[in-house]
Order: sequence, then structure tokens, then C-alpha cells
Amino acid sequence: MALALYDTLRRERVTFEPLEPGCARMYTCGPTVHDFAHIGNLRTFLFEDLLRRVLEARGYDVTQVMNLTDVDDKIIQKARASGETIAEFTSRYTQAFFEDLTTLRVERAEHYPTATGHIDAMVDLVKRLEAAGHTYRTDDGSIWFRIASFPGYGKLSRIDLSGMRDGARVESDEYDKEDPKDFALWKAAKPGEEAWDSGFGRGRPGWHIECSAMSMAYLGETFDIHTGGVDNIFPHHENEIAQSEAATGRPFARIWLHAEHLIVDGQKMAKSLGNFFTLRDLLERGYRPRAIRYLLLSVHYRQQLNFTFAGLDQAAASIERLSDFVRRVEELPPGAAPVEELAARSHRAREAFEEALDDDLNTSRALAAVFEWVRDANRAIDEGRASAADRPALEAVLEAFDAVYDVLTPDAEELRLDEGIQALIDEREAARRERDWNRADALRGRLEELGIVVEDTPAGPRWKRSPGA
RNA sequence: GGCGGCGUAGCCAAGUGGUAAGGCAGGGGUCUGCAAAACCCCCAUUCGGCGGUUCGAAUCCGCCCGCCGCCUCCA
Repeated sequence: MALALYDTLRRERVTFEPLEPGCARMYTCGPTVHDFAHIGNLRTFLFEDLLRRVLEARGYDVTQVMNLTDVDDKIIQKARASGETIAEFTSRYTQAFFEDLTTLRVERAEHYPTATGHIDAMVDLVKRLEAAGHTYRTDDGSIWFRIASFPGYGKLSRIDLSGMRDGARVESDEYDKEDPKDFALWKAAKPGEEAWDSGFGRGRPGWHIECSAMSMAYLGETFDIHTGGVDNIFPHHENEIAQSEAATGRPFARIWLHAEHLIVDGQKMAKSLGNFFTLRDLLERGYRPRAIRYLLLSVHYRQQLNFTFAGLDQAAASIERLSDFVRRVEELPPGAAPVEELAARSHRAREAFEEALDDDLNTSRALAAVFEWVRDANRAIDEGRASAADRPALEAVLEAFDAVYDVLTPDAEELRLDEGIQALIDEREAARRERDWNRADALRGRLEELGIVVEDTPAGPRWKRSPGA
């Protein structure tokens, strides 16, 4: 079965057929590094991680580009306020961004180009647009894209340009634009601002030109997939299309994917509402990274995800079930031959899992396929029908699952063995052998207080950190 | 005002015409020294409301109610 994805531009599900067979080239709009990423940002980055992992699992050689916007109005403002250069200021948040990706097990893209590192490419693109007659300059020296010069403008967002004037939101612009919807390709430097030289005066690039220039530089004028959050559809991605296609005369991205937003307790996340969370906020509250990853991946990317702490607890519990199963598989007793029926069941599970993901990354359905299989496999183990000989068949499913979800291996924090814990476990086991149940139960209670759950198995006691610890 | 999305059990959520997946939580059992884990059974005659189309609708149409978002800061 082929991978089908929902294309925002065509408003329909399309079969993924890359430009070059076997290769998937994708551009993913990255962060503006002026603050810590919040969990809404991270949801989008996890969606993109899911996408690239599914592409990889299907055998594609993935080239992913994620830009880092390290110059814009806000950055200039904040850097100035903190008395730093732009580079000094943004490097802190760039580093934090990569730390967050690592924590959430996001696979690295092949390229993370920065805006400031690609000024030349942007200047070149602006020159191309200028030569083709799509631009004009205002008195201050800024260069604008003339929307009227690109007939396809609005095709992605289907925005009603005629109605926009009634929208009450169009500001009387500080610039002298021909049309309020025209957007900046190059902003002339204001006194005291950091600026770059170009053939048309000192200044800095507009936000939109960055993605057009860098995607072309790394992926070519036409590439397979472009992604971002829904808020980027208009104006950002609309403008990218206009600039890129006006300059090259060729189609830009072939498929557009957009992740819906995350909301918190049913409301838009906002600092003023006190419902604004970064990854660090959640970690400080003791939540595990893999539970956060699971939660943010468990809802379909085109559906709003309502983040709640109850949901995070549920995610942790779900992972616990899977992790307990992984351990059972590892501890299967020796056996001579694999059970054919179990192998067949596992094969079906893997197919169902992959089909669900092929269906526009339907993660909920994919999870259901895995959980149903876990139940069946657990039953086989309970009934003594499974042995170590079945491990390859079972592990094949787990590996396929975890190649995409990546939530089965414990976070480092879960594996640490605190001082004295093993001694308590040994002590309890000794008491049990002497059938001193009161003492054994008291020791188990103490371990529980330390966040350790002890389970007695035929092969002896084992422990794990309780989900909340 | 224009455009778009959503509303399925206590919570999360799949399901786009054929008679409600899965997870969490909860209740009852089996197993266990007791637990935990696991398994079994139960947990929506019903899918925001009201009409309509149809042999048949959560799924299609209409109206209404509620929620979220976009309309040049924003994942």
C-alpha cells in the first residue's frame, strides 16, 4: 500500500510520489529563535519527525531541511534590550531548541540553515524577482513583492482578497505600499539596526524570502513536501509560493502538509491565560519526555490537540502498558520452535500498523492495531504458548512500532538506581523467603514511597520506576 | 464581516452509508502469601440538538446550539 497524505493546496488526499524515486525531499518551517519553544511548537516538530520516520520506514532516502530564523523584528528588539548582538542572543535559544529536540527524541534533519547564513541566496532571489518585474521599491529603500503580478496568489489559503479590506485588521501601514497585502522582500536598515549589504542597500531580508531561498538552495526549485503549522498557511506559505514560482516559473512544493494547533484546556495557549508551557515546564513537574512525545503524537496531526495534565497521565499509563509488554517479551522462557499462529498474528499487526500510518499518518488507528496485538500476544504468553523462539516475530512488530513512535526505551532518569534501593529489594526478598509477609510488605511500602514498584515473578523480583516518579 | 475546523462513553480517541476500534479511568473475576503485571467479563441501543434523504446515517443534506482557529508577530 502506498503512502497517502492530505495536501492543503489541493484539499485532498494524494498518493506520495516523489520527484525522484526513492528520495523524499522536505522543507519544514523551523523556529524563530527568540525564546524557548512551547509545547505547541513542539507538537508541529513531532509531527514532522513522525512524517520523516514514516518516510524512512517506507524506504525513502529523506532529505529534510529545517530553517532557523535568527533575524527578525522581534529578535532585533530583544537583542537590543539585552545588550547583545543578534548572534549572541539567538545562539542561546538555538541551543535550547536542539536540547528540546534531543529530549523528545526528534530525529535530526539533514540541514538546519540559518537566515543570517544565507543572506546572499536571498539577495539573489530578490534580484531575480526584480528582474522579472515582480517588485517595487519604496522611498525608504525597502523592496516589496507586488501581489498583483502573480495571478495564482491566494491558491493555497483560498483567501478572499476582495473581502480583506472589510476585515478591520488591515493596519494603515507604516510603509508606502501599493497594496496593503504586498509583503517585504527586503527591509531597509533603520538607524542602529544590524544590517547586511546587498546590491540594493543595507538592510535585512523579509521573513518569507528566507524559506524560499533556503529551500531552493538545499532541495531545488521544486521539491516534494513542505510542512508547517496551520497558522503559516497565510500569509507565510502563500507568499513563499508567490515568490518562488514567480522567480522560477516552476511549481514550488508538490505537497503541503499543515499541523493543527495544540490548545490547552480547550483554550488557545497564551502567556496571559497562564496555560503556556514549554518542555522545561513539563519536565520540572516531573513528566517524562517519552510520555510527552506519546501524547503529542497520539492525536492526528490535522486535528486540534487539547493538552491537559490528565491526558499526560493517561499517555504515561499507556506507555507503561507497552513497556511492561516489552519486558515480558524479553523474559520469555526458552523454547524450541516458534508458534506459527503468533507469527501470523504479529505479521497482521505490523501490516495494520503500517497501513494506518500510510493513511495520512493515522496514529490513533496505528496505536489501536498495536494494542490489540499486545492483548493477543499477552494472552498467548499467559497460556504458556509463547517462548523465546517467538521473540523475533514479536520484536519485529515492536521495532516497526518504535522506529516511528520511539517511546519504548526508558528515559535515562527512569533507569537510575538510587542508593540503597537494591538493598531494600534484597532485604524484602529475604523476608519473603522466610515467609515474613509483614516485613516484606513494609519494605514494599517503603520502596513505593521512593517511587519504585516491585513485582514478584517466578524468576524473582523485578522493579520499575512508577509512572509518576 | 470573510474563510476553515471540531462536537463520539468520566477522560483521550478511531470510524465518511450497513448496524460504535483502541487507550486511560472504573466495577466484577482468574492468577498471587498479599500485591503488581497479565488475562476474562462488564462499562455509549448510541455518536451536540431538531428535521430531511435512504431499505439502512455517527457517517449525506438543511437549520440550530456550542467550542477552536485563520484573515500580514505566531508551530
